[in-house]
Amino acid sequence: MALRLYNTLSGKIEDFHPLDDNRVRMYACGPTVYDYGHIGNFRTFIAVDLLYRFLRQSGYEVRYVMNITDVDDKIIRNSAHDGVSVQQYTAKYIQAFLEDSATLGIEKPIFVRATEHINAMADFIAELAKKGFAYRTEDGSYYFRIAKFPEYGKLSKKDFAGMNDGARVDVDEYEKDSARDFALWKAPKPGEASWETAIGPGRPGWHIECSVMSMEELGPSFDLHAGGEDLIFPHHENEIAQSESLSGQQFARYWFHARFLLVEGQKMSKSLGNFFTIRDLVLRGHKPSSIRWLLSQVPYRNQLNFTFDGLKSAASSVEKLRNFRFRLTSTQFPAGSTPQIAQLAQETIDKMKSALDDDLNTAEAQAAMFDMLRKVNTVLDAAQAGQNNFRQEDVKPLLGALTKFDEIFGVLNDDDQPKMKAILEWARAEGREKEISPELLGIAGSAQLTDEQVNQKLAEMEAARKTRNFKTSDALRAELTGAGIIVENTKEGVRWRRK
RNA sequence: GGCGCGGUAGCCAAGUGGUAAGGCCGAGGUCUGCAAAACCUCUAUCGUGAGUUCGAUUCUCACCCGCGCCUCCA
Repeated sequence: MALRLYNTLSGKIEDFHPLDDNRVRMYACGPTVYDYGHIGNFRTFIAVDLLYRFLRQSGYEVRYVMNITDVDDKIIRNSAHDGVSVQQYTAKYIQAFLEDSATLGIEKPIFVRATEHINAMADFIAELAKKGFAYRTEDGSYYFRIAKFPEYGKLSKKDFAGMNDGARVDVDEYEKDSARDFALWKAPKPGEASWETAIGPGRPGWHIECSVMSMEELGPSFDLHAGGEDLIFPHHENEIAQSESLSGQQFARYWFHARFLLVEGQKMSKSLGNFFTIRDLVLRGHKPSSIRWLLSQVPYRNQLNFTFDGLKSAASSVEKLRNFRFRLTSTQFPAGSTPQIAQLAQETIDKMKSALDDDLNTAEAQAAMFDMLRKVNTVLDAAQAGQNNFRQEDVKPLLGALTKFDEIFGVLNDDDQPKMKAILEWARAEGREKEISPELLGIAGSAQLTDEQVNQKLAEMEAARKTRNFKTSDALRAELTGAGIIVENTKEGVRWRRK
Protein backbone atom coordinates (compact mmCIF):
# COMPACT_ATOMS: atom_id res chain seq x y z
CA MET A 1 0.00 0.00 0.00
CA ALA A 2 1.12 3.45 -0.75
CA LEU A 3 -0.25 6.89 -0.17
CA ARG A 4 -3.39 7.88 -1.97
CA LEU A 5 -4.51 11.49 -1.87
CA TYR A 6 -7.46 13.41 -3.11
CA ASN A 7 -6.27 15.80 -5.77
CA THR A 8 -8.46 18.83 -6.26
CA LEU A 9 -7.11 19.17 -9.78
CA SER A 10 -8.47 15.82 -10.94
CA GLY A 11 -11.28 15.67 -8.44
CA LYS A 12 -10.24 12.13 -7.61
CA ILE A 13 -8.25 10.16 -5.14
CA GLU A 14 -4.97 9.31 -6.82
CA ASP A 15 -1.85 7.34 -6.05
CA PHE A 16 0.76 9.73 -4.88
CA HIS A 17 4.12 9.61 -6.63
CA PRO A 18 6.57 12.45 -6.38
CA LEU A 19 8.27 13.69 -9.49
CA ASP A 20 11.74 12.98 -8.21
CA ASP A 21 12.11 9.51 -6.72
CA ASN A 22 11.44 9.71 -3.00
CA ARG A 23 11.89 13.45 -2.72
CA VAL A 24 8.71 15.42 -2.19
CA ARG A 25 8.50 19.12 -2.78
CA MET A 26 5.51 20.75 -1.16
CA TYR A 27 4.27 24.24 -0.69
CA ALA A 28 1.56 25.43 1.64
CA CYS A 29 -0.20 28.75 1.70
CA GLY A 30 0.41 30.12 5.15
CA PRO A 31 -1.13 32.95 7.09
CA THR A 32 -1.77 36.53 6.20
CA VAL A 33 -0.36 38.14 9.29
CA TYR A 34 -2.86 40.85 10.07
CA ASP A 35 -4.20 39.28 13.27
CA TYR A 36 -3.83 36.30 15.57
CA GLY A 37 -4.50 32.98 13.88
CA HIS A 38 -7.82 31.31 14.66
CA ILE A 39 -8.75 27.66 14.95
CA GLY A 40 -9.93 27.61 11.35
CA ASN A 41 -6.51 28.67 10.16
CA PHE A 42 -4.93 26.08 12.33
CA ARG A 43 -7.18 23.32 11.16
CA THR A 44 -5.61 23.77 7.78
CA PHE A 45 -2.09 24.10 9.11
CA ILE A 46 -2.49 20.99 11.21
CA ALA A 47 -3.86 19.07 8.25
CA VAL A 48 -0.78 20.04 6.28
CA ASP A 49 1.40 19.22 9.26
CA LEU A 50 -0.13 15.74 9.44
CA LEU A 51 0.54 15.28 5.76
CA TYR A 52 4.12 16.46 6.13
CA ARG A 53 4.73 14.18 9.09
CA PHE A 54 3.19 11.20 7.38
CA LEU A 55 5.16 11.73 4.19
CA ARG A 56 8.35 11.69 6.20
CA GLN A 57 7.26 8.69 8.19
CA SER A 58 6.59 6.95 4.91
CA GLY A 59 10.20 7.43 3.95
CA TYR A 60 10.01 10.53 1.79
CA GLU A 61 12.49 13.31 1.98
CA VAL A 62 10.31 16.38 2.09
CA ARG A 63 11.15 19.94 1.24
CA TYR A 64 8.26 21.82 2.76
CA VAL A 65 7.87 25.53 2.14
CA MET A 66 5.23 27.79 3.63
CA ASN A 67 4.70 31.41 2.79
CA ILE A 68 3.81 34.21 5.10
CA THR A 69 1.80 36.94 3.46
CA ASP A 70 3.12 40.05 5.11
CA VAL A 71 1.65 42.59 2.76
CA ASP A 72 -1.95 42.85 1.63
CA ASP A 73 -4.90 45.23 1.79
CA LYS A 74 -5.81 44.45 5.36
CA ILE A 75 -2.24 44.78 6.57
CA ILE A 76 -1.87 48.08 4.81
CA ARG A 77 -5.15 49.32 6.18
CA ASN A 78 -4.47 48.16 9.75
CA SER A 79 -0.90 49.38 9.89
CA ALA A 80 -1.98 52.76 8.57
CA HIS A 81 -4.68 52.84 11.20
CA ASP A 82 -2.13 52.07 13.92
CA GLY A 83 0.31 54.55 12.45
CA VAL A 84 3.11 52.01 12.11
CA SER A 85 4.97 50.60 9.16
CA VAL A 86 3.90 47.39 7.49
CA GLN A 87 7.01 45.73 8.88
CA GLN A 88 6.33 46.83 12.42
CA TYR A 89 2.73 45.80 12.15
CA THR A 90 3.36 42.33 10.83
CA ALA A 91 6.32 41.52 13.09
CA LYS A 92 4.00 41.05 16.03
CA TYR A 93 1.68 38.68 14.21
CA ILE A 94 4.44 36.72 12.58
CA GLN A 95 5.87 36.14 16.02
CA ALA A 96 2.42 35.16 17.30
CA PHE A 97 1.93 32.76 14.43
CA LEU A 98 5.25 31.05 15.08
CA GLU A 99 4.42 30.77 18.76
CA ASP A 100 0.95 29.40 18.13
CA SER A 101 2.31 26.88 15.66
CA ALA A 102 4.81 25.72 18.24
CA THR A 103 2.09 25.60 20.86
CA LEU A 104 0.16 23.21 18.66
CA GLY A 105 3.20 21.10 17.92
CA ILE A 106 3.24 22.02 14.26
CA GLU A 107 6.54 21.19 12.63
CA LYS A 108 8.47 24.01 11.09
CA PRO A 109 8.45 24.39 7.35
CA ILE A 110 10.85 26.61 5.44
CA PHE A 111 9.23 30.00 5.73
CA VAL A 112 9.26 32.52 2.92
CA ARG A 113 7.94 36.04 3.18
CA ALA A 114 6.28 38.06 0.47
CA THR A 115 8.05 41.31 1.24
CA GLU A 116 11.41 39.64 0.81
CA HIS A 117 10.62 38.68 -2.79
CA ILE A 118 9.17 41.85 -4.20
CA ASN A 119 11.81 42.27 -6.87
CA ALA A 120 11.48 38.69 -7.97
CA MET A 121 7.74 39.27 -8.31
CA ALA A 122 8.33 42.34 -10.44
CA ASP A 123 10.65 40.35 -12.69
CA PHE A 124 8.11 37.58 -12.93
CA ILE A 125 5.44 40.06 -13.96
CA ALA A 126 7.74 41.71 -16.49
CA GLU A 127 8.35 38.31 -18.02
CA LEU A 128 4.62 37.59 -18.17
CA ALA A 129 4.08 40.93 -19.86
CA LYS A 130 6.79 40.17 -22.37
CA LYS A 131 5.05 36.94 -23.24
CA GLY A 132 1.75 38.70 -23.59
CA PHE A 133 0.09 37.21 -20.52
CA ALA A 134 0.12 40.46 -18.61
CA TYR A 135 -0.57 44.05 -19.45
CA ARG A 136 0.02 47.37 -17.86
CA THR A 137 -2.75 49.86 -17.29
CA GLU A 138 -2.46 53.59 -17.40
CA ASP A 139 -1.91 54.02 -13.66
CA GLY A 140 0.97 51.54 -13.61
CA SER A 141 -0.91 48.47 -12.41
CA TYR A 142 -0.48 45.11 -14.08
CA TYR A 143 -3.16 42.54 -14.78
CA PHE A 144 -3.13 38.97 -15.93
CA ARG A 145 -4.90 38.39 -19.22
CA ILE A 146 -7.09 35.39 -18.62
CA ALA A 147 -8.08 35.13 -22.25
CA LYS A 148 -4.52 34.05 -22.98
CA PHE A 149 -4.75 31.06 -20.67
CA PRO A 150 -7.47 28.75 -22.01
CA GLU A 151 -7.11 26.29 -19.16
CA TYR A 152 -8.19 28.91 -16.67
CA GLY A 153 -10.72 27.31 -14.34
CA LYS A 154 -9.32 23.81 -14.43
CA LEU A 155 -8.67 23.64 -10.70
CA SER A 156 -11.92 25.14 -9.48
CA LYS A 157 -13.88 23.47 -12.29
CA LYS A 158 -15.25 26.70 -13.53
CA ASP A 159 -16.13 27.29 -17.10
CA PHE A 160 -15.38 30.83 -18.12
CA ALA A 161 -15.76 30.25 -21.85
CA GLY A 162 -19.37 31.33 -22.03
CA MET A 163 -19.06 34.30 -19.77
CA ASN A 164 -19.70 37.69 -21.08
CA ASP A 165 -16.91 39.83 -19.76
CA GLY A 166 -18.34 43.18 -20.61
CA ALA A 167 -21.47 42.76 -18.59
CA ARG A 168 -19.71 42.62 -15.25
CA VAL A 169 -17.10 45.30 -15.44
CA ASP A 170 -17.24 47.46 -12.37
CA VAL A 171 -16.82 51.16 -12.72
CA ASP A 172 -13.55 51.19 -10.86
CA GLU A 173 -12.19 48.41 -13.00
CA TYR A 174 -12.67 50.15 -16.30
CA GLU A 175 -9.03 49.90 -17.11
CA LYS A 176 -9.01 46.15 -17.26
CA ASP A 177 -9.42 44.42 -20.58
CA SER A 178 -11.73 41.91 -19.00
CA ALA A 179 -13.55 41.85 -15.69
CA ARG A 180 -12.04 38.48 -14.86
CA ASP A 181 -8.49 39.65 -15.26
CA PHE A 182 -6.81 39.81 -11.90
CA ALA A 183 -4.22 42.14 -10.47
CA LEU A 184 -0.59 41.15 -10.57
CA TRP A 185 0.72 44.49 -9.46
CA LYS A 186 -1.04 47.43 -7.91
CA ALA A 187 0.07 50.95 -8.61
CA PRO A 188 0.93 52.96 -5.54
CA LYS A 189 -1.68 55.00 -3.75
CA PRO A 190 -0.91 57.88 -1.47
CA GLY A 191 -0.11 56.73 2.03
CA GLU A 192 0.17 53.08 1.08
CA ALA A 193 3.24 50.91 1.26
CA SER A 194 5.04 50.82 -2.05
CA TRP A 195 8.20 49.33 -3.50
CA GLU A 196 10.42 50.61 -6.30
CA THR A 197 10.98 47.88 -8.83
CA ALA A 198 11.93 47.21 -12.41
CA ILE A 199 8.29 47.52 -13.43
CA GLY A 200 7.83 50.71 -11.49
CA PRO A 201 6.55 51.55 -8.04
CA GLY A 202 3.72 49.73 -6.35
CA ARG A 203 2.95 46.57 -4.49
CA PRO A 204 2.23 43.01 -5.52
CA GLY A 205 -1.19 41.52 -6.03
CA TRP A 206 -2.10 38.67 -3.77
CA HIS A 207 -1.46 35.66 -5.98
CA ILE A 208 1.88 36.49 -7.46
CA GLU A 209 3.84 35.89 -4.28
CA CYS A 210 3.00 32.21 -4.15
CA SER A 211 3.89 31.63 -7.77
CA VAL A 212 7.21 33.37 -7.37
CA MET A 213 8.24 31.93 -4.04
CA SER A 214 7.13 28.38 -4.66
CA MET A 215 8.88 28.22 -8.03
CA GLU A 216 11.96 29.83 -6.57
CA GLU A 217 12.14 27.33 -3.74
CA LEU A 218 10.84 24.23 -5.45
CA GLY A 219 11.25 24.68 -9.18
CA PRO A 220 8.67 25.37 -11.90
CA SER A 221 7.01 21.99 -11.36
CA PHE A 222 6.63 20.45 -7.94
CA ASP A 223 4.59 17.83 -6.16
CA LEU A 224 2.18 19.21 -3.64
CA HIS A 225 0.44 22.47 -3.07
CA ALA A 226 -1.76 22.84 -0.02
CA GLY A 227 -4.10 25.30 1.60
CA GLY A 228 -7.60 25.91 2.85
CA GLU A 229 -10.49 25.13 0.56
CA ASP A 230 -11.33 28.78 0.12
CA LEU A 231 -8.08 29.25 -1.73
CA ILE A 232 -9.08 27.00 -4.61
CA PHE A 233 -10.65 29.98 -6.25
CA PRO A 234 -9.38 32.47 -7.02
CA HIS A 235 -6.00 32.19 -5.34
CA HIS A 236 -4.77 28.81 -6.52
CA GLU A 237 -6.46 29.10 -9.87
CA ASN A 238 -4.58 32.31 -10.44
CA GLU A 239 -1.32 30.84 -9.26
CA ILE A 240 -1.69 28.14 -11.86
CA ALA A 241 -2.44 30.66 -14.56
CA GLN A 242 0.57 32.82 -13.75
CA SER A 243 3.01 30.00 -13.20
CA GLU A 244 2.10 27.81 -16.12
CA SER A 245 1.94 30.75 -18.45
CA LEU A 246 5.46 31.66 -17.51
CA SER A 247 7.06 28.24 -17.39
CA GLY A 248 5.01 26.33 -19.91
CA GLN A 249 5.11 23.44 -17.47
CA GLN A 250 2.66 21.96 -15.05
CA PHE A 251 2.86 23.92 -11.82
CA ALA A 252 1.85 21.84 -8.79
CA ARG A 253 0.86 18.24 -9.49
CA TYR A 254 -1.28 17.46 -6.46
CA TRP A 255 -3.54 20.02 -4.86
CA PHE A 256 -4.43 19.40 -1.25
CA HIS A 257 -7.23 21.41 0.34
CA ALA A 258 -8.50 21.24 3.88
CA ARG A 259 -12.14 21.83 4.50
CA PHE A 260 -13.49 24.63 6.63
CA LEU A 261 -14.61 23.81 10.10
CA LEU A 262 -17.79 24.63 11.95
CA VAL A 263 -17.86 25.95 15.48
CA GLU A 264 -20.71 24.61 17.60
CA GLY A 265 -22.43 23.62 14.39
CA GLN A 266 -22.19 27.03 12.78
CA LYS A 267 -19.88 28.82 10.51
CA MET A 268 -17.23 30.58 12.51
CA SER A 269 -17.64 34.31 12.44
CA LYS A 270 -16.94 37.22 14.68
CA SER A 271 -20.54 38.33 14.63
CA LEU A 272 -21.75 34.97 15.93
CA GLY A 273 -19.28 35.17 18.78
CA ASN A 274 -17.84 31.78 17.92
CA PHE A 275 -14.56 33.06 16.61
CA PHE A 276 -11.60 31.73 18.57
CA THR A 277 -7.88 32.07 18.39
CA ILE A 278 -5.60 29.48 19.92
CA ARG A 279 -4.86 31.91 22.71
CA ASP A 280 -8.56 32.43 23.43
CA LEU A 281 -8.97 28.73 24.03
CA VAL A 282 -5.91 28.39 26.21
CA LEU A 283 -7.06 31.36 28.26
CA ARG A 284 -10.24 29.43 28.86
CA GLY A 285 -8.15 26.63 30.26
CA HIS A 286 -7.98 24.25 27.31
CA LYS A 287 -4.74 22.43 26.70
CA PRO A 288 -2.88 22.80 23.43
CA SER A 289 -2.84 19.02 23.10
CA SER A 290 -6.64 18.98 23.31
CA ILE A 291 -6.85 21.54 20.54
CA ARG A 292 -4.38 19.66 18.37
CA TRP A 293 -6.19 16.39 18.96
CA LEU A 294 -9.60 17.81 18.14
CA LEU A 295 -8.29 19.43 14.98
CA SER A 296 -6.63 16.25 13.78
CA GLN A 297 -9.44 13.90 14.70
CA VAL A 298 -11.61 14.46 11.69
CA PRO A 299 -10.11 13.69 8.29
CA TYR A 300 -9.11 16.92 6.59
CA ARG A 301 -11.67 16.77 3.79
CA ASN A 302 -14.61 16.39 6.12
CA GLN A 303 -16.33 19.16 7.88
CA LEU A 304 -15.15 19.28 11.47
CA ASN A 305 -17.48 20.56 14.11
CA PHE A 306 -15.34 22.26 16.69
CA THR A 307 -17.15 22.31 20.02
CA PHE A 308 -16.23 22.84 23.64
CA ASP A 309 -17.62 19.42 24.45
CA GLY A 310 -15.30 18.11 21.79
CA LEU A 311 -12.41 19.88 23.41
CA LYS A 312 -13.15 18.19 26.72
CA SER A 313 -13.57 14.89 24.97
CA ALA A 314 -10.24 15.41 23.26
CA ALA A 315 -8.57 16.07 26.58
CA SER A 316 -9.86 12.75 27.90
CA SER A 317 -8.67 10.92 24.82
CA VAL A 318 -5.20 12.38 25.07
CA GLU A 319 -5.09 11.56 28.74
CA LYS A 320 -6.05 7.99 27.99
CA LEU A 321 -3.12 7.70 25.61
CA ARG A 322 -0.73 9.26 28.06
CA ASN A 323 -1.99 7.05 30.89
CA PHE A 324 -1.38 4.03 28.77
CA ARG A 325 2.21 4.93 28.10
CA PHE A 326 2.61 5.78 31.74
CA ARG A 327 1.30 2.38 32.69
CA LEU A 328 3.80 0.66 30.41
CA THR A 329 6.79 2.66 31.51
CA SER A 330 6.16 2.98 35.22
CA THR A 331 6.10 -0.70 36.04
CA GLN A 332 8.70 -3.44 36.00
CA PHE A 333 7.20 -6.58 34.49
CA PRO A 334 8.54 -10.13 34.72
CA ALA A 335 11.33 -10.90 32.27
CA GLY A 336 10.51 -12.48 28.95
CA SER A 337 8.19 -11.72 26.09
CA THR A 338 4.78 -12.68 24.71
CA PRO A 339 4.70 -13.14 20.95
CA GLN A 340 1.07 -12.08 20.67
CA ILE A 341 1.87 -8.66 22.06
CA ALA A 342 4.57 -7.93 19.50
CA GLN A 343 2.18 -9.13 16.85
CA LEU A 344 -0.57 -6.86 18.12
CA ALA A 345 1.79 -3.91 18.05
CA GLN A 346 2.76 -4.65 14.47
CA GLU A 347 -0.86 -5.08 13.40
CA THR A 348 -1.63 -1.72 14.93
CA ILE A 349 1.24 -0.07 13.06
CA ASP A 350 0.02 -1.65 9.83
CA LYS A 351 -3.53 -0.48 10.41
CA MET A 352 -2.42 3.06 11.15
CA LYS A 353 -0.37 3.11 8.00
CA SER A 354 -3.11 1.85 5.75
CA ALA A 355 -5.56 4.29 7.32
CA LEU A 356 -3.28 7.23 6.70
CA ASP A 357 -2.35 5.94 3.27
CA ASP A 358 -6.03 6.21 2.50
CA ASP A 359 -6.13 9.98 2.01
CA LEU A 360 -5.05 10.60 5.61
CA ASN A 361 -7.86 8.92 7.42
CA THR A 362 -6.85 10.11 10.84
CA ALA A 363 -10.03 8.90 12.53
CA GLU A 364 -9.33 5.34 11.49
CA ALA A 365 -5.68 5.53 12.50
CA GLN A 366 -6.71 6.71 15.93
CA ALA A 367 -9.29 3.97 16.23
CA ALA A 368 -6.57 1.40 15.53
CA MET A 369 -4.50 2.78 18.37
CA PHE A 370 -7.40 2.75 20.80
CA ASP A 371 -8.12 -0.84 19.87
CA MET A 372 -4.58 -1.70 20.82
CA LEU A 373 -4.90 0.21 24.05
CA ARG A 374 -7.97 -1.65 25.12
CA LYS A 375 -6.55 -5.04 24.30
CA VAL A 376 -3.30 -4.41 26.08
CA ASN A 377 -5.00 -2.87 29.09
CA THR A 378 -7.10 -5.99 29.37
CA VAL A 379 -3.98 -8.11 29.41
CA LEU A 380 -2.35 -5.80 31.93
CA ASP A 381 -5.38 -6.00 34.17
CA ALA A 382 -5.18 -9.78 34.05
CA ALA A 383 -1.46 -9.63 34.75
CA GLN A 384 -2.15 -7.44 37.71
CA ALA A 385 -4.63 -10.00 38.94
CA GLY A 386 -1.87 -12.56 39.00
CA GLN A 387 -1.78 -14.02 35.54
CA ASN A 388 1.68 -14.03 34.19
CA ASN A 389 0.88 -13.05 30.65
CA PHE A 390 2.68 -9.76 30.17
CA ARG A 391 6.47 -9.56 30.14
CA GLN A 392 8.99 -6.80 30.25
CA GLU A 393 10.05 -7.23 26.64
CA ASP A 394 6.46 -6.67 25.49
CA VAL A 395 6.82 -3.05 26.43
CA LYS A 396 9.19 -2.22 23.62
CA PRO A 397 7.01 -3.06 20.60
CA LEU A 398 4.04 -1.35 22.20
CA LEU A 399 6.03 1.79 22.82
CA GLY A 400 7.23 1.49 19.25
CA ALA A 401 3.66 1.62 18.00
CA LEU A 402 2.91 4.55 20.26
CA THR A 403 5.94 6.39 18.95
CA LYS A 404 4.86 5.88 15.36
CA PHE A 405 1.44 7.08 16.29
CA ASP A 406 2.80 10.16 17.95
CA GLU A 407 5.14 10.97 15.09
CA ILE A 408 1.91 11.86 13.33
CA PHE A 409 -0.42 13.09 16.03
CA GLY A 410 2.07 14.68 18.38
CA VAL A 411 0.13 14.72 21.64
CA LEU A 412 1.90 12.25 23.90
CA ASN A 413 4.62 14.53 25.13
CA ASP A 414 3.09 16.33 28.07
CA ASP A 415 4.36 19.85 27.66
CA ASP A 416 0.99 21.53 27.94
CA GLN A 417 1.80 23.19 31.18
CA PRO A 418 4.78 25.32 30.11
CA LYS A 419 2.98 26.29 26.94
CA MET A 420 -0.06 27.37 28.89
CA LYS A 421 2.09 29.23 31.31
CA ALA A 422 3.65 31.19 28.46
CA ILE A 423 0.21 32.21 27.24
CA LEU A 424 -0.81 33.13 30.75
CA GLU A 425 2.15 35.45 30.96
CA TRP A 426 1.43 36.83 27.53
CA ALA A 427 -2.12 37.65 28.59
CA ARG A 428 -0.86 39.48 31.63
CA ALA A 429 1.61 41.44 29.55
CA GLU A 430 -1.14 42.34 27.08
CA GLY A 431 -3.47 43.50 29.78
CA ARG A 432 -5.91 40.69 29.18
CA GLU A 433 -6.01 39.43 32.77
CA LYS A 434 -9.75 39.35 32.88
CA GLU A 435 -9.83 36.67 30.22
CA ILE A 436 -7.69 34.34 32.31
CA SER A 437 -9.90 31.53 33.52
CA PRO A 438 -9.63 29.73 36.84
CA GLU A 439 -8.97 26.56 34.83
CA LEU A 440 -5.90 28.09 33.23
CA LEU A 441 -4.68 29.38 36.55
CA GLY A 442 -5.24 25.95 38.03
CA ILE A 443 -3.05 24.28 35.45
CA ALA A 444 -0.46 26.91 34.73
CA GLY A 445 -0.65 29.51 37.40
CA SER A 446 0.09 27.78 40.67
CA ALA A 447 3.53 27.26 42.06
CA GLN A 448 4.83 23.94 40.92
CA LEU A 449 6.23 21.26 43.15
CA THR A 450 9.55 19.87 42.05
CA ASP A 451 9.95 16.15 41.53
CA GLU A 452 11.90 15.97 44.78
CA GLN A 453 9.13 17.71 46.66
CA VAL A 454 6.56 15.35 45.20
CA ASN A 455 8.63 12.31 46.07
CA GLN A 456 9.06 13.60 49.59
CA LYS A 457 5.30 13.96 50.04
CA LEU A 458 4.79 10.61 48.44
CA ALA A 459 7.13 8.91 50.89
CA GLU A 460 5.22 10.47 53.77
CA MET A 461 1.98 9.36 52.25
CA GLU A 462 3.14 5.81 51.77
CA ALA A 463 4.42 5.64 55.31
CA ALA A 464 1.03 6.80 56.54
CA ARG A 465 -0.78 4.29 54.39
CA LYS A 466 1.39 1.45 55.65
CA THR A 467 0.40 2.21 59.21
CA ARG A 468 -3.17 2.66 57.99
CA ASN A 469 -3.11 6.24 59.07
CA PHE A 470 -5.56 7.15 56.34
CA LYS A 471 -6.38 10.52 57.69
CA THR A 472 -2.81 11.66 57.13
CA SER A 473 -2.51 9.93 53.76
CA ASP A 474 -5.77 11.41 52.52
CA ALA A 475 -4.65 14.85 53.55
CA LEU A 476 -1.41 14.39 51.65
CA ARG A 477 -3.26 13.11 48.62
CA ALA A 478 -5.52 16.12 48.68
CA GLU A 479 -2.54 18.41 48.95
CA LEU A 480 -0.88 16.78 45.96
CA THR A 481 -4.08 16.79 43.95
CA GLY A 482 -4.36 20.49 44.65
CA ALA A 483 -0.90 20.93 43.19
CA GLY A 484 -1.90 19.04 40.06
CA ILE A 485 -0.29 15.76 41.04
CA ILE A 486 -2.24 12.58 40.57
CA VAL A 487 -1.10 9.72 42.74
CA GLU A 488 -1.97 6.18 41.76
CA ASN A 489 -1.65 3.29 44.15
CA THR A 490 -1.43 0.02 42.30
CA LYS A 491 -0.49 -3.52 43.18
CA GLU A 492 2.94 -2.86 41.73
CA GLY A 493 3.41 0.16 43.93
CA VAL A 494 2.79 3.85 43.91
CA ARG A 495 3.27 6.08 40.89
CA TRP A 496 2.41 9.64 40.09
CA ARG A 497 1.99 12.04 37.24
CA ARG A 498 1.15 15.65 36.66
CA LYS A 499 -2.30 16.54 35.46
C1' G B 1 -28.68 30.13 -10.41
C1' G B 2 -23.67 27.26 -11.39
C1' C B 3 -20.16 23.79 -9.16
C1' G B 4 -19.09 20.75 -4.84
C1' C B 5 -19.56 18.30 0.13
C1' G B 6 -22.41 16.24 3.96
C1' G B 7 -26.87 14.35 7.02
C1' U B 8 -24.69 7.48 11.17
C1' A B 9 -26.23 6.45 18.89
C1' G B 10 -26.83 12.07 24.27
C1' C B 11 -22.17 14.57 21.83
C1' C B 12 -17.88 14.09 18.24
C1' A B 13 -17.11 10.75 14.29
C1' A B 14 -15.15 6.30 10.83
C1' G B 15 -16.94 2.69 7.53
C1' U B 16 -19.01 -1.27 4.26
C1' G B 17 -23.68 -4.30 -1.07
C1' G B 18 -24.67 -9.08 3.38
C1' U B 19 -27.80 -6.45 9.21
C1' A B 20 -22.72 -0.69 11.97
C1' A B 21 -15.02 1.39 13.97
C1' G B 22 -13.23 4.55 17.63
C1' G B 23 -13.43 8.57 21.28
C1' C B 24 -16.33 11.37 25.00
C1' C B 25 -20.43 11.47 28.31
C1' G B 26 -24.23 8.52 31.14
C1' A B 27 -25.99 3.90 33.85
C1' G B 28 -24.61 -0.74 36.15
C1' G B 29 -20.57 -3.96 37.52
C1' U B 30 -15.24 -5.73 38.65
C1' C B 31 -10.93 -3.95 41.19
C1' U B 32 -10.15 -0.73 45.43
C1' G B 33 -9.28 1.79 52.82
C1' C B 34 -10.10 6.42 49.87
C1' A B 35 -8.61 8.15 45.20
C1' A B 36 -6.76 7.27 40.40
C1' A B 37 -6.21 4.13 36.36
C1' A B 38 -8.18 0.10 33.79
C1' C B 39 -11.56 -3.63 32.23
C1' C B 40 -16.70 -5.72 31.41
C1' U B 41 -21.98 -4.89 30.24
C1' C B 42 -25.87 -1.54 28.40
C1' U B 43 -27.40 2.74 24.72
C1' A B 44 -28.16 3.43 16.50
C1' U B 45 -34.28 0.06 12.47
C1' C B 46 -27.24 4.74 9.52
C1' G B 47 -32.30 12.43 7.12
C1' U B 48 -37.32 11.09 4.34
C1' G B 49 -39.71 8.50 0.23
C1' A B 50 -39.17 5.39 -3.94
C1' G B 51 -36.18 2.24 -7.15
C1' U B 52 -32.13 -1.45 -8.52
C1' U B 53 -30.72 -6.11 -5.98
C1' C B 54 -31.49 -12.53 -3.22
C1' G B 55 -30.03 -8.57 0.10
C1' A B 56 -28.69 -1.23 0.85
C1' U B 57 -26.81 2.49 5.83
C1' U B 58 -23.51 1.59 1.57
C1' C B 59 -25.77 2.09 -5.68
C1' U B 60 -29.81 5.27 -8.48
C1' C B 61 -33.66 9.06 -8.38
C1' A B 62 -36.68 12.60 -5.83
C1' C B 63 -37.47 15.47 -1.59
C1' C B 64 -36.12 17.86 3.15
C1' C B 65 -32.07 19.91 6.05
C1' G B 66 -26.93 21.71 6.88
C1' C B 67 -22.29 23.52 4.75
C1' G B 68 -18.61 25.46 1.15
C1' C B 69 -16.85 28.14 -3.34
C1' C B 70 -18.67 31.45 -7.38
C1' U B 71 -12.78 37.96 -7.05
C1' C B 72 -8.31 38.61 -2.04
C1' C B 73 -12.06 34.54 4.35
C1' A B 74 -7.75 28.82 6.32
